Amino acid sequence: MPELPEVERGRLVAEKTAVGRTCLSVHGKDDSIVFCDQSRARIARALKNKLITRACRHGKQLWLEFENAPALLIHFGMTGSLQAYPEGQEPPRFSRVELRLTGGIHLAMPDPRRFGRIRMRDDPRNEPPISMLGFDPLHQMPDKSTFRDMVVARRTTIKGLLLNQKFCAGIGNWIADEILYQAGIDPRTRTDGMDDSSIERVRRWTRKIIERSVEVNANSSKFPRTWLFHERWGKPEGALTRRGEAIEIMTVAGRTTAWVPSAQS
DNA sequence: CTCAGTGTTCAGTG
DNA sequence: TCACTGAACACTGA
Repeated sequence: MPELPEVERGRLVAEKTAVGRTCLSVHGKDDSIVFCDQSRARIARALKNKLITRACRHGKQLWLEFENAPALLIHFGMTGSLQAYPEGQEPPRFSRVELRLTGGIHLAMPDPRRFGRIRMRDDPRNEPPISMLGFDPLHQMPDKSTFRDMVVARRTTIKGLLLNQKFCAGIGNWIADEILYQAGIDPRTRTDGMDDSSIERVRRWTRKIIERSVEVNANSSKFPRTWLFHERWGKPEGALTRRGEAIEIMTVAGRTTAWVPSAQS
């Protein structure tokens, strides 16, 4: 379930299970939607018998580097993930690609909905789609005044800005809602004209929520009890937060938005 | 059977 | 150019 923390979990899976091993073969159904740029066969040919040297991430983009170019670039879409399992075991349900590695390890990307994408890039950081992305909030959070300048230069809603991957790479729908709930800011607030203290609260909570969810390996049952996350899914309109505040649902920036009017202005 | 959905992109519009 | 809206994508599971 892929926002930055879930993708970072995928990166760690790859780092622990795949780095240092050689890719023996690449399997999966030919699928021009998932393999949107190069065919599965072409990827298989390019990666066969190459050593995996690094697992990297920027925002929601994940890639494996090999002893030489190209790299394998993976995006999880809405329902993708990465799983390792021993040789002899069936690939996970909805698996779209499987890498067979030395040492009897297989690495698969299950993705029921097929919004995920698998491509190759010679220099991933400096080519689209990654070159189009904004800063990664886990590693590149701007300082207070830079961040303020970036925010007020835009003319949109704060939620729309947080979701804009060209601004900040890795925030998705629930994280944007969580940031704005914790920061006490109405998701519809215009970015130009926001006061410095509100902007700084957004910056700090962005960092906090990203760090905290990465720390627990994106395991939502370990998120702090005070997070709106736990209340937003069952989401009968009128549900209450742990603090007894009424939660409302509206659409902002085209996305379902859970918020607490009494605590966000 | 219907419908929403942790994401992205594109066409059309202002 | 910037930004917004809505639709499309493909499919599961409630």
